Amino acid sequence: MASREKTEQIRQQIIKSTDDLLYRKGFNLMSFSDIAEAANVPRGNIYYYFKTKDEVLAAIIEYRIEQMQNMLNDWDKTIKTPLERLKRFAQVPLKEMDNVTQYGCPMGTLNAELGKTQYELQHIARIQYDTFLKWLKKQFNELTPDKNAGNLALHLLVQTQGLSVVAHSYADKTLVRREVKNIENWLESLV
Amino acid sequence: MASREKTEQIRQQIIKSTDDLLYRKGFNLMSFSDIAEAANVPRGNIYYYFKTKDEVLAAIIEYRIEQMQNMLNDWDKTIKTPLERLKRFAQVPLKEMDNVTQYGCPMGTLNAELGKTQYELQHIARIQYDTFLKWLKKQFNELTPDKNAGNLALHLLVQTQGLSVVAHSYADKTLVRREVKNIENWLESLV
DNA sequence: GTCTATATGAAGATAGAC
DNA sequence: GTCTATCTTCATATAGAC
Repeated sequence: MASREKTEQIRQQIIKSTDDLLYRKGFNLMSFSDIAEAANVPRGNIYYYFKTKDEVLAAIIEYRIEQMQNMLNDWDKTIKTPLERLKRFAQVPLKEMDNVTQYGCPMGTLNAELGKTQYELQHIARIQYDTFLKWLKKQFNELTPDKNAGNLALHLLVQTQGLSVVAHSYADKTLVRREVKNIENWLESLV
Repeated sequence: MASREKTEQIRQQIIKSTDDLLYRKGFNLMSFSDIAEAANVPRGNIYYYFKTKDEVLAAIIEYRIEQMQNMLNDWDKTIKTPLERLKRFAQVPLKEMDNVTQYGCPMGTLNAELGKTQYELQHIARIQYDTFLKWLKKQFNELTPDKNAGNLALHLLVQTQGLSVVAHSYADKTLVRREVKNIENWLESLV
């Protein structure tokens, strides 16, 4: 039982360090050697914890969604109005500016990569979007009950994804600031 | 001389068929075997026309930009007002809906893929954006000379890239229609 | 110029010693 | 459970016959 705990602990360690690796290299360029090195675990050992690379991805997505849920719960608790909560979401690219300009959006780049030929994996990666969209929809419903909250949520996602792609392509931090400000103005205009 | 022409002809044939392949598979999953098969040229022969995969990419980008320039010149000639020209640009994802929902935006997905670790290649791929942005800026300058045309051009690019990413992730054609309409409304509101 | 055969390396994955 | 050695496959790339 103690050993099962240890197994789970190492598994979590692999997931955590590989999460960042996946973000920085993308799925197809991320090798098992990379994973082993990042997690500081002997190469062959990874296969004891994950049978395939696909399983590693699934575990990372699960981990990411858990983190996201914690963050969203925290926002629900600490941020009082739906408008401020939506603004907080829009500010993610701003707070993650260095990463976004260097590696793009972790969700968007992964979905774009997997969406071309690796459909099953993309469907797993997409759950990250689902999680945000569900929460955004709830916020928009509170903000403007008469408008279509689902479409507003998607539109907000479109904006953040678009700015991430272009900011990443040009490593342009000014663009992030300008576009986030623009989103905030749009959100305020809805009330 | 006739043989040099023939060489150039086959080279063009490889570029043209590989252009589509690059779009559908992405750069890193596109192999020389794929290229040879798509171009209907024996596998080893590709190396006679292109020394490396990077060279193939550079040639495809050059080809794409040539095509883009022709298209933009055509729009300049046949579409009379800057507003209509800008709308025409915004409608590209609409006219390419099947492709966009299945493979994403050809420019955006390539930049996102290469931007993580393949900087030099991404700088080449980015020229596609540059070409559009230059043209868009000109149109915005005509449309609203008092506003910052460069920022408006980038904002329009952000919108189209964002809708492409999300539409691709969800294979959602309704989203394309709705977001393109939204962009058109925004463009009209500028005048 | 055209094509086949092959070199070389790295990937994902497995077998089996400890 | 841990780790090494290795299998297999497929990638880029090249050598050299025709």
